[in-house]
Amino acid sequence: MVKTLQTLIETSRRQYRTMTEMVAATLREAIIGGALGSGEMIRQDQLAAAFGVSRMPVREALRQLEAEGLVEFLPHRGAVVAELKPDEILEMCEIRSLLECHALKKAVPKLSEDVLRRAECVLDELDEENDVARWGEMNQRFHMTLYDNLRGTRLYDLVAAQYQHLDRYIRVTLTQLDYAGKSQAEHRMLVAACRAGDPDRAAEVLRAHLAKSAGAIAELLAGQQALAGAQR
Amino acid sequence: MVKTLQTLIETSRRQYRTMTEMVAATLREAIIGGALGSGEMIRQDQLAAAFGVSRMPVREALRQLEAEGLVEFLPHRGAVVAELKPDEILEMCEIRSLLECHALKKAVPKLSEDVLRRAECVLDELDEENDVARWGEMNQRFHMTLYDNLRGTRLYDLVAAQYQHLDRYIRVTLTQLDYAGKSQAEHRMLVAACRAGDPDRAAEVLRAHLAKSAGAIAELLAGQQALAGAQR
DNA sequence: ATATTAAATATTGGATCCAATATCAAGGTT
DNA sequence: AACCTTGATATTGGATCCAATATTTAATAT
Repeated sequence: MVKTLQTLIETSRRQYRTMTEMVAATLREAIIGGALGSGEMIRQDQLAAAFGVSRMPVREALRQLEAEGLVEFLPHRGAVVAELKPDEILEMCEIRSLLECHALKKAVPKLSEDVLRRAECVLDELDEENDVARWGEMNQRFHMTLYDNLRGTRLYDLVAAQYQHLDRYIRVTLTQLDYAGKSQAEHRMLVAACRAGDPDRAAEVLRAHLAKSAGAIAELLAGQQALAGAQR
Repeated sequence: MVKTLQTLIETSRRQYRTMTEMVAATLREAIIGGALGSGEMIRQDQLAAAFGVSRMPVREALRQLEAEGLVEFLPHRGAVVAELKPDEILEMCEIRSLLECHALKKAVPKLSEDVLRRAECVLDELDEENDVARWGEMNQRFHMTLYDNLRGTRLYDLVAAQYQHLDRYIRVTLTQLDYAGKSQAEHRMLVAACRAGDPDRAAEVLRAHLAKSAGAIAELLAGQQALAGAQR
């Protein structure tokens, strides 16, 4: 059947309709996933060679990531992966809490049993997951599942954006902190609160959960800073 | 003195260190200011000619604006100024309220008399201002002045970003609605509440103010939609 | 006459090329 | 010996050129 090949090409084309899109998506993943570390210099032609394209799609992609706050341009010097100061990380936790609690309050009344079960499914997978890199991704998927009703809204996108920015730090945190186990209990509680159907109570559980998570991150950052100070 | 020329060059260079930056800033202003209307097609070479540069800086700038959500790329067809649906506008009002109330609560305890006076100064200017286009800009400046302490934080940037997105719609609203006069009274109340130093009360005043503003916008949008429906 | 297909045109996406600038190094001068 | 200046090198910013694709128009067939 000719259609299969055609379909395959179409789908792979639709995935990334243009090189710029492809490069942007890949770089975004690379930065969030930690393949490109904070403050790391980005050499355009090097990346272009790696992707097998010219520097142009790379440049356009980098401009997008700049607007997203993931990279920073130093004119005539190059682009670097944006560095977040500890203060900013904690601030983002705060913003995240604000946005997500609001999102949850809006989502809870519309939550279907189907979505709740899907969220629990993710939690079950999380229980089995040992790879730290994947844990962050699935943690995000769990939380975003609860906001599934809001898909397509600005709020949903904003929450997702905050997640992406925080994720690479959360990931690092998780490698050092044994936070995964503890947070699972809170996740279960969160689902229970959602199922109960009380938006305010659910939001409160979420707030507590995120506060605890932020506290863990703060603790880790303080430790890192003390370490950095000692090295000087 | 050679320094003066040097300084002049430096400053004009620092303003826009690169063509891309210049084009991006100008286009951003153009879209927010309404010079480029919603849904309007953007022709790259046409813009390039207008700026007196090649298409390249334009392309890079457009990519940035795409990431900022101000324009949308249709592959191989071109870029259009992003269109906001009425739902999205109202949603952004909601998000704006959420973020700004939070910001205000954080800012109030740190508010100095100096900042308050500066805010009142802006209000005085607003009283005199009759040009609708400038009114939106100054309205923004008034509100942002109250968050001046937060300058440099993610929250501040986020609030500012929401403002920009909403501004072009607010501007349109103001031309039809006689909202300016009424909102000034609320602005004065807001400053008073801030001076009183009670974060929660100030936030409540702000919430009411923004809710009223959102209501006015909603009303206008409903009218427009009814009109559009009648034309069909 | 209308619909479908094919070709022409216009516009974007991507590659290559050139210019501007920043960094680094070396040499000279104080 | 240290600092400043000048030049060499590498890398980005910008321009031009070519290819890919979408739209539109015209022509042909039903």
